[in-house]
Amino acid sequence: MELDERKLKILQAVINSYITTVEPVGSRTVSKKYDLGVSSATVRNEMSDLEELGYLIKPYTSAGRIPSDKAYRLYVDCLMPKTDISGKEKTEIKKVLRKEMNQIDNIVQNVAKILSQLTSYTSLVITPQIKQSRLKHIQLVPINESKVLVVIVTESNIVKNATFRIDNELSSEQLHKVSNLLTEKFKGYKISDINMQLVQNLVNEMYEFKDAINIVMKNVVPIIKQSVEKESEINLYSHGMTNIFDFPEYNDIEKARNFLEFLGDRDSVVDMLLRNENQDMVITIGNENLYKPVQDCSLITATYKLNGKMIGKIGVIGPTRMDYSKVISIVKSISTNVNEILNKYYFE
Amino acid sequence: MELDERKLKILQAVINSYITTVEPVGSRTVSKKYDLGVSSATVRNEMSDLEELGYLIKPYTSAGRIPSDKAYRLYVDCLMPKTDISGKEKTEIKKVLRKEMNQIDNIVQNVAKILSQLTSYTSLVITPQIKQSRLKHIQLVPINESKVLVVIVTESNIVKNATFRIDNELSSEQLHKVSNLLTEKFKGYKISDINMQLVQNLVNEMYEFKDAINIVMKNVVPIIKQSVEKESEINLYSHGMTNIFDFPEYNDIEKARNFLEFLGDRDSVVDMLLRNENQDMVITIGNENLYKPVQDCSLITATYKLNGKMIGKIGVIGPTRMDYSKVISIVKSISTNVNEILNKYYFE
DNA sequence: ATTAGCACTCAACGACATAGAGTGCTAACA
DNA sequence: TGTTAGCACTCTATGTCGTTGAGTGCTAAT
Repeated sequence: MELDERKLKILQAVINSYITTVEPVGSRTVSKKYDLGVSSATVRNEMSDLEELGYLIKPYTSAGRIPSDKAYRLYVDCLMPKTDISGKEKTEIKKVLRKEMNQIDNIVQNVAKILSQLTSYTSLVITPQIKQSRLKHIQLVPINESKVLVVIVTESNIVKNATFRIDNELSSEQLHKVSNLLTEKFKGYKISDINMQLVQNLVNEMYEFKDAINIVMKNVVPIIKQSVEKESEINLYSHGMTNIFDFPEYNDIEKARNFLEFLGDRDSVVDMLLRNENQDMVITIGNENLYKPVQDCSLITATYKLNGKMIGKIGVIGPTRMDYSKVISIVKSISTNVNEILNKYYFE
Repeated sequence: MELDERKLKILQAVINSYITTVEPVGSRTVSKKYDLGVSSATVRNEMSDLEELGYLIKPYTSAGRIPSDKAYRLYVDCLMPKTDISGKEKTEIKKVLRKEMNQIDNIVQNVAKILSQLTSYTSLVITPQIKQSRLKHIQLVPINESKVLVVIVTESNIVKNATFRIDNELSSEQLHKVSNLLTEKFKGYKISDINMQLVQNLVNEMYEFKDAINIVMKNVVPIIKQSVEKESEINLYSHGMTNIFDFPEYNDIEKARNFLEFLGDRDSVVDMLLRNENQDMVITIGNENLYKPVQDCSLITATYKLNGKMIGKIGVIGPTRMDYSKVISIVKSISTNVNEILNKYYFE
């Protein structure tokens, strides 16, 4: 048994209907509302076939049918109309992305917000992973007699800071010189490549500031690695979590709870977003997702890049019967805009 | 009609019972389980009086009674047993607060986590408001030919950074000197006090670096004010949002939704936490709260301080029938610990 | 003043009937 | 041979009704 033209049309009709009404679709509805020129009985036979083929599911014997994950996959890959977002939405996106862009976290927060507003689903955005970045600048700033602030700037201009304690006070001048030295020596190194052997080699090359260097080295290097290596340095922003309450599927309090609890588990969500790290756009439907609590959801993610390198992800998660066409076009548009803004902002 | 000894005892019994069972309490339960030496009929009469006085509420005619907000207020102010948290919890708190404390946001995140874990309610924590702080150090760091990073350190050692563009490249040395000058001039000023008049006066005092100063002044000052003045600079961390699903009161999906939607509204939550800004510990019961969606909740907040000045708030929000005694002791203990850690960490 | 007794109230629960949407099958039809 | 009308059947959702039981409020006795 094959998927002929008519079966596809019927499947499409069922999906369209279900996406909008969220009610199981019966044969009568299909034959009436979507003019296929055949009676409900014929549609009934075809739908029976489609069920056998795994594209449709009966919630119970005498209900209509709903699309399976397999159906959505086919829909997304082949059937779905490719829509473009409206001009109004486009300007809205541009407007939001143009303000208050002093820090990457600001951009990301705004992106999360507009993403959930435009899609009406839940948005998820993660900020750059610094781990893979190369160092560009290290600056030490005195805070008081015994505390020093380290500011780390990476090649993609991500800024991190952390503090450490020292025993002997160092002057602002000394710190400045040490900063220059550190910058000079570490510039271009991947943070993940820095280790104590490398540090030792570098220390040996520096005679001039022996004292200061030793003090600093003992402290700065572990700080840099620590502040940068742990996964928790990836910030996760989410918006519109409570949007799920709008969807009849989540009238079941247990389902809503599972969904929200999953989203509260930062590490899992970050991990989920970083699967297929390097693909520009990933659509994960239902049980294609590895995380059980969201196997009745679909996830649409896109990367954003700086200088051609993936530095973060934006995503939308919602029920499997989401409006794929709309969501995909929005995610695409926003990620494109973010890319533009970031690259313009950081390299101009 | 007055609140005599016996009425108080009965009220206390009702509250105790309701806090643990979350079921309306009948006269029989009170007379049996809490030995008052009177029959259920007597208790019944007293409870009727308590209802008239506004301390008890009947959900419907033939149910038991539940405490009103007024009752909880009395309970918290007078009746409640003052418990202390267990040694196990104390060490747990100390343990959590001792790790990864490089940045204030780390502390705050961990505090939110342990707060919700120990109370089993939802925790809310806000990080320092920088607006009121005085400047201690300003450092400019070159990022590339046309971009400069400003790092601002306040007297309470809060660090902020932002970037701005310049037209003419400035060397690392120039920036260093300008940094020193800016630090020297602005040190001790409240950020909210900085205005263009003040800036002009300061510029006039500096001859040496006219060019650099002008470039920088035009940019740095607005950046400082902007990056610091907007409310959104207050970070809000929350943990255990989905804990409310554990409480029978929130089996109603609409109630759960309202609660969660309110918590998703950052600005409102921050505003709520900052009411009674200067009181060390605030207990807001039910409709004492100005925000409608949480008028069936109670909020317990405490400040944390640096150098004697309030810099942030920690709080727990849960149903009005929460275990006040326990929650208050936990909030107290954690805020005390945070204060210790912060002051030790930043001033030692 | 307290209490036993009793009629009354009302939510919660389960049993049962009904409606309605949809299916699958059969037989007739083009 | 594919299509369709017709019909019996299935199953959820909805509504009704009676029962149960916890709890109240009142009255009369202690």
